[in-house]
Amino acid sequence: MCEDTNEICLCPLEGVIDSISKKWALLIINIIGNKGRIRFSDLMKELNGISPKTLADTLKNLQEQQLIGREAFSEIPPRVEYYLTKDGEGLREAVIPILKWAAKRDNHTKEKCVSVCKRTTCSGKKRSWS
Amino acid sequence: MCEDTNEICLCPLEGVIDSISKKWALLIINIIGNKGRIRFSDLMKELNGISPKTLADTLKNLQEQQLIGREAFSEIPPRVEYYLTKDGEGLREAVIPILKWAAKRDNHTKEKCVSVCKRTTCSGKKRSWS
DNA sequence: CAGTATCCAGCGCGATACTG
DNA sequence: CAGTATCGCGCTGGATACTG
Repeated sequence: MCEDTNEICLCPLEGVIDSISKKWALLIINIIGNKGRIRFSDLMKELNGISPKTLADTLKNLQEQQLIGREAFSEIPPRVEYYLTKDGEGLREAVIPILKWAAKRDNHTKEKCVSVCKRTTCSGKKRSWS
Repeated sequence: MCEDTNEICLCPLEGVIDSISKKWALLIINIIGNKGRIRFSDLMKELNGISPKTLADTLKNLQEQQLIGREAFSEIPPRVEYYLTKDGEGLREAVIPILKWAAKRDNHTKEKCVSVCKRTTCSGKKRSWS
């Protein structure tokens, strides 16, 4: 980290903030990370309440930043799959400490998390951070 | 983390995003952390380009979230000092991995960081993340 | 010095309808 | 299915001037 000081420079962050500050970006990164590969419509379902425009915009953004990849299959009906790039995986991991911090701070109880998760990311049999 | 799954739930993040997504919030957290205690006008100088309104708004926000504290001295001219709370310190630490990730990703060279930092956070003798 | 008061521009984001 | 096209609102944050 720092050699002769305990100061931390946040200048790298100036660039990243734009990525992580978007309302859905981190959620999307994480969902894709959880699923490995996922289609547009499935993302829509997981992200309760997102509009197609917003999702499309965000995905495009994340692609430009090389955080996710896109593979389209020439079928009818069309199929497209999204996945994390190496960088995307890295981001996902780097976010975990903030998650832990936030969870701890909220006194995030199992109940709370479950109820929240039910309507968003973690519905179904598999849950985490409970 | 997760017990029987490698999935990561981001639901705690839904609440935190509001904090970390503000353009200046993280920078402010970090500067205060670096300095220990700092005054309004000095923050203005460190945060190159921020307007007094924006700074005041952000500080108020961070106080409400208990991330920073404020101490006012009844002097003339008035003096006010800001400092990190325990929670603020925690956030600062939790952000470091993202920093590392971002720095690495940018191929953040010593030169780059120095030049960027000169006009913002890390001016002067002490630098970090170079 | 440490803010407040105004005013205003830009963009993120949602809702809805439509298309290859 | 996987988006695009439109429209519009609210909030963030910048510029500037003023105050206890």
